[in-house]
Amino acid sequence: MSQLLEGLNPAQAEAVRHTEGPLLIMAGAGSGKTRVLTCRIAYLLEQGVAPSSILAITFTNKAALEMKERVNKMVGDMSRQLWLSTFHAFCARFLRLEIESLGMYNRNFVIYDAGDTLAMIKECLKELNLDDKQYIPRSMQGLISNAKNALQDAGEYARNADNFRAKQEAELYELYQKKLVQNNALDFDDLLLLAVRILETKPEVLQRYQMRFSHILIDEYQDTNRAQYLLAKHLAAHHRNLCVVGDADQSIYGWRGADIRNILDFERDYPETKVIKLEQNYRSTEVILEAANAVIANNSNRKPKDLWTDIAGGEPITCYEAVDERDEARFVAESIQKHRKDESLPYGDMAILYRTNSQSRALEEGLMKHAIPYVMVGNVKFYDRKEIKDIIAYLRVLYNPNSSQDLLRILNVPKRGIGDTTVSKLTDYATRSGMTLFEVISNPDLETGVSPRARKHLDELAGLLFDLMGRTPTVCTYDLVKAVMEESGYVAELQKDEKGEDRLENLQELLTVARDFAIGDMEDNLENFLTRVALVSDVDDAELGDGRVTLMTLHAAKGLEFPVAFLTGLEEGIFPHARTLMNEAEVEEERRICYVGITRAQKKLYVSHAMSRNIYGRSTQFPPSRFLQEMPESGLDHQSGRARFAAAKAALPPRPVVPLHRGGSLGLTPHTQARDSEATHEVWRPGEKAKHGKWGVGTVVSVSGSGEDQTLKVAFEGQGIKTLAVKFAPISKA
DNA sequence: TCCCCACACGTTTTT
DNA sequence: CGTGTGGGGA
Repeated sequence: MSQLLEGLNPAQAEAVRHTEGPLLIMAGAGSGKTRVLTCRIAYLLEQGVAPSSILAITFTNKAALEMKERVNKMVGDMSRQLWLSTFHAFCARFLRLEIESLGMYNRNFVIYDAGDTLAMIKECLKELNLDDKQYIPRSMQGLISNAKNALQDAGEYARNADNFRAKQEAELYELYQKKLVQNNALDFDDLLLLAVRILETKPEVLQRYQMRFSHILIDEYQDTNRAQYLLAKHLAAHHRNLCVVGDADQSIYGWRGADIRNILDFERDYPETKVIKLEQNYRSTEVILEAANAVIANNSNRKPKDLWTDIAGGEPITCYEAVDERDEARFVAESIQKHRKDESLPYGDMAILYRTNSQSRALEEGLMKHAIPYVMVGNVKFYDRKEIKDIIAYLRVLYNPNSSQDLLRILNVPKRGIGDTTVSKLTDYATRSGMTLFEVISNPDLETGVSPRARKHLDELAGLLFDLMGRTPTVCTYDLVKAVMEESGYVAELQKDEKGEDRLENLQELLTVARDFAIGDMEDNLENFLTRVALVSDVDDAELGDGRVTLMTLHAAKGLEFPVAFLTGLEEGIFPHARTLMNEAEVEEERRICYVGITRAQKKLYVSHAMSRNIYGRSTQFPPSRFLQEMPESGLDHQSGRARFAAAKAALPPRPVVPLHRGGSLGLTPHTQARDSEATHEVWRPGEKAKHGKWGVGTVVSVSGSGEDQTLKVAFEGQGIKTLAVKFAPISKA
């Protein structure tokens, strides 16, 4: 009898032992899912399955890494031969080996991220003379992404286009795709789409992989889209040992093409499926679980499931009615301090969750006022920073000179006298001749019409690139990245600029990433580095906990747990979000997001709503969220900020409430007020010190406007001059 | 090439 | 209110 099964509950043990045939594990929040998956992999290995025959897919790199580590602890180095990665990383690996069978790409393709492809879409719109007001680039990006996730190529999109607009969109899609191919580049969706296409059109490839992977595991199955669904289906078709794990109640990425039916209909796809439900929750108290169960029970399109726990009772859920978002933030901050003082709870054990990023501002200010250390996850992305993208662009050109998109980006970065005129001459020539941009710039004899001066600069650039390319196969990634930064003149340019400090630091950080990469289990070469950089987000290596309170959106919180969690902004129009209120299916997804939020809390949950909230500079009233009403009253402890507000208000002279003419565009017509609750404005003079909630103390440089509309220009040390409206900005005299 | 202003817009985003 | 963008001017 395997030791692996010790300590597992009967359902978990069964899920581990059931190794043959399709298996659906319906794993509720906190039911020990990761443990089951890792034990299952270890068990398979123990049963003699070769590690290279096991394919395990997760949705995040973080989950993949965690699972790798845990399996490694159980079985040792054998784990290194497992195919354990995200869908996208698996596809990238697969495509490096198999993409040339399509005859359209070579194996050294590069992967473009959302920013890269958005830029490309804008170019396409220009070339097609399409108005970017009517064909909004972001929407077009979403449209193409959705089409790809549904496995629709440009041709099929065109065939389905039955109106003018759809035909224009089809043309855009076609041009966009053409450009990707020319650049020998794939977008995220292509990784999945092309992998599926190869499996569907190359029987010999399909057979090889079908035979190879005898056991396939897929985590977070509720979030798979059509392409991912097909990928799993094709790969598993021979052995049929497909084990999927998921929780339909935690499906919150419907808007990204995730199809909840993939999990709901699994038994129909595989009639011999064994279904195992993991319903015992090891994370939260009974009070918290009852609230979660009660809320999710309001969704009609779901299979009934009830999480239970043997952690009876627990702290009641505190429901706070805040006056406004600042009051809410103050309440959260004070509660955090209380936990810290009374129970010596570390800051890292507490998290503040919200529906939309814009809510974070007030919360941050509240934390700062109380000197509470915090981390915000997923706001500014490391790999989205200009300087990082620039260096990556260099690296991608070295790896794949066909990537004109990248070459274009670095042509004059750092500035080297290659202006717009030169660039358009070069691209025109490339288009006319059918040559790649790289071929054009690296061939001085072509009649491109660029000035001799520019030509000289181009020769230097081409020389640099050839030189670096020559070294690429022999140097380690760290040295290559460093060489790019320095020899391109990039670092020198930043050093000249006194505002270049932060950027230089970020480049240093990129070097650290390159150095750490060499230590990892992938071979240290440019190909692997670029693939990794393209597919890894910085949420993955964000140090959570670590003595700081965590602030994040509910989406980012999925899969995490905290002893104490604050669920903020529970208002109709915020959460559920106003944009979903017209559509019952979308409200159900909001409810699942709420379910995810509630189940993050282990010991104590706070929920809060604000009676009034400043949105887009206007005070707006939203009623409490329906989700609050759906929580059982018996588990709630109500508190309110009204009393405090009334006391503050009594000190001020009364004034009438003046409704605005302009109605709400937010779906439920919130009532807006013209006046802020604090109408007494201080008189500011240049030279005075001002204290700001976010930027600290600064000096007033200039004052303009009068009364309510007075604005200040304030210089904050190290942060530049900010323009602030006295009426709204969180400032006071210091 | 940069800077300033007017104007529009404003969910979530594992890869 | 904030941010991003595009036009116009220096």
